[in-house]
Amino acid sequence: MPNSVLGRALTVLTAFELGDDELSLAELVRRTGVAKATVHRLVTELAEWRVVERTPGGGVRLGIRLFELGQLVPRQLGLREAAAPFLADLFEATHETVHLATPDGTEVVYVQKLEGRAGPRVPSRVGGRMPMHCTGVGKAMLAFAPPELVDEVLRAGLTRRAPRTIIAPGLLSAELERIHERGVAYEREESGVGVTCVAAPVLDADGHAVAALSITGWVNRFDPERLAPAVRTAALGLSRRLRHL
Amino acid sequence: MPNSVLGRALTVLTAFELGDDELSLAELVRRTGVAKATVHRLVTELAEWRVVERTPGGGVRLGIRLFELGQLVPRQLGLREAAAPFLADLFEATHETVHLATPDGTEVVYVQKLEGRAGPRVPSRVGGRMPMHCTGVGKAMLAFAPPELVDEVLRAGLTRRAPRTIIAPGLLSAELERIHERGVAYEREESGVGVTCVAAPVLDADGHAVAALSITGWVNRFDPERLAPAVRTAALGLSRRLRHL
DNA sequence: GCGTGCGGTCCACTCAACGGAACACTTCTC
DNA sequence: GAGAAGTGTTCCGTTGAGTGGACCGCACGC
Repeated sequence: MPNSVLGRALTVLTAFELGDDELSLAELVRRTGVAKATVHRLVTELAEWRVVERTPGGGVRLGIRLFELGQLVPRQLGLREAAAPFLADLFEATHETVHLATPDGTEVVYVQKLEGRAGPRVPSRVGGRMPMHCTGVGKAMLAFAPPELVDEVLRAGLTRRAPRTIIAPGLLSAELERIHERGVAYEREESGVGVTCVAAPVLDADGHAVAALSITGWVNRFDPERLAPAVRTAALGLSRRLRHL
Repeated sequence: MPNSVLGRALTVLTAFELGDDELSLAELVRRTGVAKATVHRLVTELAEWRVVERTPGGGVRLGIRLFELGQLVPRQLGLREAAAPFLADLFEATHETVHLATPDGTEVVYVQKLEGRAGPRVPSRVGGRMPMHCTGVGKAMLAFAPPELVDEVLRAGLTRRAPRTIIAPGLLSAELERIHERGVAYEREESGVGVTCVAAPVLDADGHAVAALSITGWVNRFDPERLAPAVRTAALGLSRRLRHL
């Protein structure tokens, strides 16, 4: 569709989705709508840069170079380095699943995840996205974001992810107000059945959320209120650390 | 230098190095040798894809989209998912720094790292590279790699990284033979002073190394031989898991 | 055998990309 | 405060990199 080389190349790269180990050249042509000869040429050049790799069977997969480049992205690198000890402490203390996420548009992007053995299998994934309104980290950041972002989220539509997802704009606004007061966000089966979570925002010097961290567990074996102080303390510590670094 | 759009774009992207939070347009021009108008145009289009981001001050930094794409790379995703419980167990049992790495050419690329609080600060980094011959994971994989790769490593030259780095080809060959017999590689102050490590290879069905994991600690407070069985067991478990998945 | 899909290659046309030049702006320096 | 030197941004005439329809050889399967 795009008529620039770069656009076509990025269309090819973004054609890969979670679970696509490798794609055939023909499949890439089908997904992107780019001419076969063009895809072939692009893939050949991308392979020289190791941005993609060719498999013995003639398939194409994303290359290790892309992973290396992605790890240099400052938005996640600085955050992850600063957050590591705080996340480790939270995990050590609870052995429940711990998340670190950063906002991007009306969604959150997970930057780090420490998975508890006994906890529920949540659909989050490092490098994965979720809407803000149905996750603990998302609501925590939204409550400390400029009002324009809240409008944008409402305009984008509150899609239902689970039976108890908040889809009424009024309810979300009230919830955000409560979160802003307490400094802690709870999520009770809003993104998945049986899963609950407590999250706290990481704020920059202007008081805007640049990240959030959370602890997730089974709704019947896990009391989010009990862990709220721990999460909030870690988030405050991380906020301070980011400001002084 | 390259006369293709894609080449120029990738030259710009790979101009970013560790520690470069953001680069000015002029700095990118200087580093890449690409014409200013061209860099400007490329950056503008890359920013539309969120592969790079423009900072308020006019600078350019790598974008969150690049991180997301990198997390989809199958060479690290499948490995990391399968290895997670094994790494967690090793860390839980020892609280020393644990590494997971995969081979790429004559180097290793770190895929996962759990950092022990009390351990030495090692220069490794998720998404970072190290030569094979001076690291525990590297030697472990090299000992179970096709002989052509060993030749290639020797041809690339055994660069000294620390006073005790193995730089004699004969010594390295003997060491690799010993590692192949035992199934475990030791590294004693070969990559950094005061740092020691024990590593074991993760093998595919053909017996070739597809990854390696290691535990690292201070040379005077840490007995690698004592932890060798643990690392080897975890590596064998991971090998089996990868084969049956 | 023939049909179908695959990866790979060719090549004449054409328009996307190039980059020198000029611009507006800030920040120094003399 | 004129000038120099740096920055990011825009313009536009030229041109060769990129395009994609067509074709090849191959491996399947009915």
